[in-house]
Amino acid sequence: MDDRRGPHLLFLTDEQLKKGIEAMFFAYKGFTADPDRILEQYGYGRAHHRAIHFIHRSPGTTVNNLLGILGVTKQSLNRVLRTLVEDGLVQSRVGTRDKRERNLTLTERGQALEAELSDAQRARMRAAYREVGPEAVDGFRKVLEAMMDPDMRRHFNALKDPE
Amino acid sequence: MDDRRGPHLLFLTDEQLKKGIEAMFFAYKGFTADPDRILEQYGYGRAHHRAIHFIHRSPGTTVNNLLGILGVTKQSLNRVLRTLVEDGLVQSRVGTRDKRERNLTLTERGQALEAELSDAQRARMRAAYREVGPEAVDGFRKVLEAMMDPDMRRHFNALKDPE
DNA sequence: CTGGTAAAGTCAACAAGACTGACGTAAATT
DNA sequence: AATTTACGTCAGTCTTGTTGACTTTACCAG
Repeated sequence: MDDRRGPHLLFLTDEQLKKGIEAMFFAYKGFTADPDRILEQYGYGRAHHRAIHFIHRSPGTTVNNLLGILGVTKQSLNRVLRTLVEDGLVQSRVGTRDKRERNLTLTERGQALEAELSDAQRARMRAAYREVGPEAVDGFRKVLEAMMDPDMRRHFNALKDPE
Repeated sequence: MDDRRGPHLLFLTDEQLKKGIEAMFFAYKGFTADPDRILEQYGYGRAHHRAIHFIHRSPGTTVNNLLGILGVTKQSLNRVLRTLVEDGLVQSRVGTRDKRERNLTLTERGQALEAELSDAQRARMRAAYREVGPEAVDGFRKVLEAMMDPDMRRHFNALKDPE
């Protein structure tokens, strides 16, 4: 890591930015690898995982909210949601305040699958975190948040914080 | 699996791991957003971007090597590669050492598109890096690398390092 | 030099998961 | 009462991944 332009810009060379881009690509593959293997056994895909994850994180959420978080069309989400409801992993109840809305929650079976997927994914994260230490983890989270689009960051921050 | 086991493991609570998972999801959306917009104008997709990126990074690389990096089937890669060659963005020449191999390089037009995509993606990375500072960036890279599958880390490390 | 292996390309069929556009229903809002 | 919103659905398309089978060409080892 030598630098000819002064210590402040050390980390901003194009080459280093490209390595960051590649790291993101390879890491995301690893990030999804474990859940993907589990999902395959149930005949589900990543789209199901995402729905399950965010319903778990925001129990009682509406379809519209989920659409905003996931950034897909309602037709796309509906296909996934329908199979999850049919298979008894997600419950869709008419909204209490607003009867046009549907409040989505995981059933027991849904929670079981969520736990299985989450355990696997967290295990990899935990291992990575252990390997690199807490300061690295802090930096990791900071960069990721800075990379988000503003409206995605809004959704991210709206999710329940640790503690 | 809740962690109240002392200050060293504070960063390993399930809730914090989940926030990390979500950060990864939202950040990856941002990460691909800018290139996706550009690619759309050319009638290409993310698969084309990946091929272009890694051919640029390893000029003269073989199809097999690219298959290893991308982790897809040759039929899947071939479809993408074929259109790129037909469109005159990629050149495929018979290998010199081994004539069974094809050495892939970007044409001038290919390099132009690569630059356009890379500029956009680097701009976002650079902005994020600026925002959070060099120590955070270092942590970011460390965590990403620790999250990769071993064989992907092998490919990652085989890529030319920034000085 | 011959038989086996390897690299690449191709055809065909299929599936997940995204998209658009159009339409319907029920409930809330104006 | 009219309009908008939330949700659901039908139908069709596209990208990108998959399997499986087959060919051509080239390298390599016996």
